[in-house]
Amino acid sequence: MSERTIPEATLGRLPVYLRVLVETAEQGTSTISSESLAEAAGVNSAKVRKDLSFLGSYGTRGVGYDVAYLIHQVRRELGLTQDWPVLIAGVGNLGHALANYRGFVARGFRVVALIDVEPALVGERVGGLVVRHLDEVDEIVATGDVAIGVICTPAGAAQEVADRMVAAGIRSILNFAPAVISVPQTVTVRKVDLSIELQILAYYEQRKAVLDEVKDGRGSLGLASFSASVT
Amino acid sequence: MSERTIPEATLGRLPVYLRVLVETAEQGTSTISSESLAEAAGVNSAKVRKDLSFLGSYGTRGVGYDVAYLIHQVRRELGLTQDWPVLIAGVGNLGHALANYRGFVARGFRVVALIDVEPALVGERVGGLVVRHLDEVDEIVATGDVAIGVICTPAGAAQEVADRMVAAGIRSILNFAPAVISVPQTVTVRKVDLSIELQILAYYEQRKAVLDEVKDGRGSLGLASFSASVT
DNA sequence: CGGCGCTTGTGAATTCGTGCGCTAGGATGG
DNA sequence: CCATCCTAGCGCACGAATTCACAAGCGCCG
Repeated sequence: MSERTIPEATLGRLPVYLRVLVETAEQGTSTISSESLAEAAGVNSAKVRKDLSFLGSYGTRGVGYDVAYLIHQVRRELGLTQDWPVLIAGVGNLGHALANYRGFVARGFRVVALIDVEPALVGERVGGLVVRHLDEVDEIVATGDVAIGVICTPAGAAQEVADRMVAAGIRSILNFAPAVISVPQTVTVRKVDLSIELQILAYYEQRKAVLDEVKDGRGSLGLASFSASVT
Repeated sequence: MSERTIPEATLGRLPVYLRVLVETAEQGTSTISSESLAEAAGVNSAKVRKDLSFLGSYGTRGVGYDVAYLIHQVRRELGLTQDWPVLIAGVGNLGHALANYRGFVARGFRVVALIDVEPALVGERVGGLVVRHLDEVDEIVATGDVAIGVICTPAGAAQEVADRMVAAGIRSILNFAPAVISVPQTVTVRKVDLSIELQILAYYEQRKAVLDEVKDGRGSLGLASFSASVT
């Protein structure tokens, strides 16, 4: 019963290991070394071993890890041995896509309700569910014992929706809206901003362009200022 | 011309600052302190100052930062002063949503092509664009001078699509497929896995449940083993 | 024109994350 | 039953990121 706290960085990798492990199991392989797991997950093998050591000592020296057992341990640690009912607020482009996303179901997250405020949407059928109004959030959370809410609304509505969710008893929020939301300390929030990653890519892309120019001998002034500032 | 390299951690926050700054500008405020910016971005003010110091010394002591000027500097550094044509591969749930996502356009990313291999989809009109076949990727990249590709395919197809993109000349990839893809060193890849964040939430949620039990005095055995392992 | 208050920018200390390199120890074969 | 091989687990050192605390500097007011 290793109940110590798992580092944030490790937490972000466990789901990746889990996916690799499940794929490995499906291929009929019953044992995997940290080396193979590392390669499939795109990380360093020392990192894999350190990460897995937070779960306990589940490997066998000279052999590796038992795939099925490790899957169980990772699932247990991540809390994926149970099904999590999930509520999605905001049935726009993204909410629509998430409601139909099979990756959630495959990992034990069951979308049990969709809510919105748009009259044209409320009552519509999306991904096997009827869209309900935001005002029903209390009832939905209470009757469905929903702990996790996903916000896919426009930025302007995010805080309001978060407040309503918290009031209804939601304890974890995944926020896709490009806005910082504030909630009581007891509520966990995680944010995914689809455009942030693109902006980071743009940074590196621009940087490559500058480097290419330098390499091609174009813009000698650029070269001078570049090497000067690098120093 | 601060051409030194910006830390990864800072890069992830610059887009957030940028969004806050733009909102601030829209409200007519022309100056902002690191303290206010920090609060709006949900971080520590020292972090804001250190992050911004990587761009140069654009603040005024005793006053703060000029909002408009700072917006320009952040945009310049991130490479957002130009438009980036983007190619989306995989027009399923997610690809569909991204093709219509206004947040991309608002930040200078223009979706110029959608590709898929599904005959039923090729030729269809999605978000103002006609879906084209994967085989046309070379032509699309060449004629549109597209540097950034987004992968929204199922996991199984991700590597193949990535290979085709790279062969066609794509230099940056944003991968939404739940799979690790490998590309030449010259290509930058960033990954967004929608279900990873949910899995992390589940971890914290489960942890809260355990803590609640302990607090309620339920499961004294749990309490014992918990405190033992915490020590 | 000098002092005061405010806020930036940054050295320094600390924490957190990474990765090397080695050792401990189980499995396997003779 | 012993020797050998293989790989997990871990100590340690290094580097990155965070945070504190303060000096430097700007503007404003008297």
